[in-house]
Amino acid sequence: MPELPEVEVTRRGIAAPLIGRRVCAVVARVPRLRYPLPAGLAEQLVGRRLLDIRRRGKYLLLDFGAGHLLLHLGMSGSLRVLPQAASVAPAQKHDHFDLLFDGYTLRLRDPRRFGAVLWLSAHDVPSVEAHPLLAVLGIEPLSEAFTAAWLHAATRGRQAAIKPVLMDSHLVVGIGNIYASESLFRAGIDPRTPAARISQRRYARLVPEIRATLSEAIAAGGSSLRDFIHSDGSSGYFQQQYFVYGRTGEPCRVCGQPIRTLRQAQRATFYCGYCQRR
DNA sequence: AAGCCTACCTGTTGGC
DNA sequence: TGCCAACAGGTAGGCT
Repeated sequence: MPELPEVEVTRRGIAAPLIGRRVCAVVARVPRLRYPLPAGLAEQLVGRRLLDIRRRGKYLLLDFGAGHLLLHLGMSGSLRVLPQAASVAPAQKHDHFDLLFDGYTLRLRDPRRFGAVLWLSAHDVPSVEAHPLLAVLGIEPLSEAFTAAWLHAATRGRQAAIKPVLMDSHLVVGIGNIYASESLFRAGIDPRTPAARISQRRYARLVPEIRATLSEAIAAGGSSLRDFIHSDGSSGYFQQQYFVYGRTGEPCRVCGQPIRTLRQAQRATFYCGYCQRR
């Protein structure tokens, strides 16, 4: 589920109905996710108006003026907006956290509980970006600053394979296991190639493919934005047609050779041995 | 300092 | 059908 496109689609989906509304209650049903849930959150939030929702990497930042509520979806998290009436119904098993607004409820579900809910008080943290979790984040891949020249320079000295390097959020944010494999396929680069050995010319092919892969996924999710307001379980995630991800043994959509799998940094990598070269 | 490993959790899948 | 191991889209933190 949540790589950068899913988080961005989530941001847009919940922003439309919620921005400008005031919080009327906070419900936490578990003591912690990745981190302990903030204490005294209701005192901070009730009566405050949601001013804006921004995204940094895979983090969502809900701006309440007095501070930001930071949300991360981990590996299995999802957010939905329920009509207020539906929120009165009992929460499902993994619905851990609700933010009740006038008229709507924002509900966080996260079976594996790798997600995060943190309160970044404007008093303690004058600049959100200065928060330790955000300060270490790398470049935004959809920003203009993310260029072949930048990536080439940033990967000098990185002997590790390009695929796990692309997934390093301290370098570039938002590229998870799916879109790392997909982008490298589209750029024709073998995922095992040491990052430092890739020429700027080849990065000039990779960077636009990363952008296109992420942008197309956001566009695909955009068509399901309405699903974020729903009382049933259907969240706004979407089925995509992948070139290589999850297609071990199936024919490459370009050359017909079987897609191969390998493990890099304990994660599955999918690639075509013919279309992708070192 | 890069790069590897582990840990945090629960649900699903595939083999026997 | 049941049992068990392996695996799942993230990432901080600890170690070498």
